[in-house]
Amino acid sequence: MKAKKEKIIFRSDCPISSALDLFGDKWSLLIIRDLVYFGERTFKDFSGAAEKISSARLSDRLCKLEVLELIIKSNHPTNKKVYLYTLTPKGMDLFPAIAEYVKWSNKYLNDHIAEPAKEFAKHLEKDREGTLNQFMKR
Amino acid sequence: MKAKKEKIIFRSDCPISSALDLFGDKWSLLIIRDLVYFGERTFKDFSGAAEKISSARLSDRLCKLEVLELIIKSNHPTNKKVYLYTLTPKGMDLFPAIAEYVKWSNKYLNDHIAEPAKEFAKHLEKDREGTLNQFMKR
DNA sequence: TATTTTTACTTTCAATTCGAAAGCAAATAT
DNA sequence: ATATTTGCTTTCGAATTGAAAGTAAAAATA
Repeated sequence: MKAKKEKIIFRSDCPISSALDLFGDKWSLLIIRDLVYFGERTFKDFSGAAEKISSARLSDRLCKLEVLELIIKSNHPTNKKVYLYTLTPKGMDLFPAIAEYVKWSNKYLNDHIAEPAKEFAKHLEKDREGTLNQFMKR
Repeated sequence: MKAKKEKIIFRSDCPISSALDLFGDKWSLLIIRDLVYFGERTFKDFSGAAEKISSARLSDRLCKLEVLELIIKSNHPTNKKVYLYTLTPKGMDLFPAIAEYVKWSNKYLNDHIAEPAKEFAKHLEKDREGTLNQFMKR
């Protein structure tokens, strides 16, 4: 509830700094990542990710991303206390940027990266357009 | 000097979270941005950017980026107290990710973005490969 | 040559942000 | 009817940040 009240202050009219002002923290893109990969997630699902975000931080980031209209929060069809988070097209459009991070890390952090991610990076290198479209169209 | 001692802790073996662990703050990519655009910069040059980074933060980030081998610090050819910062290929390879931020912001933050950046975004939309190569080859 | 200015930082410190842990209310499962 | 699960919120000490002032050495100026 606290996150909703804040307003974002842009440091300049640069598109890069402005993007960073919106989601240039250590967690936002990881939430987007999970949603790109899994389609929809619950609070508990996000909490279960390997990076171990704290519940306070997760709650805060979900609020912010919802206010930014990068994600949508909706009710679970049968369980009243579970919420489902999904991406908006605006949120999904961050995927190309995320994919570039994958490519960069695969090239320079290769021995530290999980095997499935390396596979994904290979697909991206071979056919960027096709690989992106495969996810984007969902 | 302080930044050099720290070692980076990766939260997971995910390429995206790992990239964010390295340069997922509000300033690092802006330093890279300036270097992509201008080729080389001095401490004072960076300080002059619109986002007004504090000197303590700038000093810290330059150290970190140098340790990560994303940038190189070298002497000015004639002025002994000025240093020149330039990109390594590893640093330059972050440009595609930055370019995706430009595209995203141009699409969703358009009325807030500076005119020259909009032009650049148009070029990227029309011919991504060519536009990237134009900068990368320098 | 002496003095002033410039540059690249470092230091200090108050404020913001953070993570870890505990707490909580409502819904669900038992 | 009771226990558990879920999605948060609260608390609090620690880490990070920005703003401002300070510094030392080199360079420009007088």
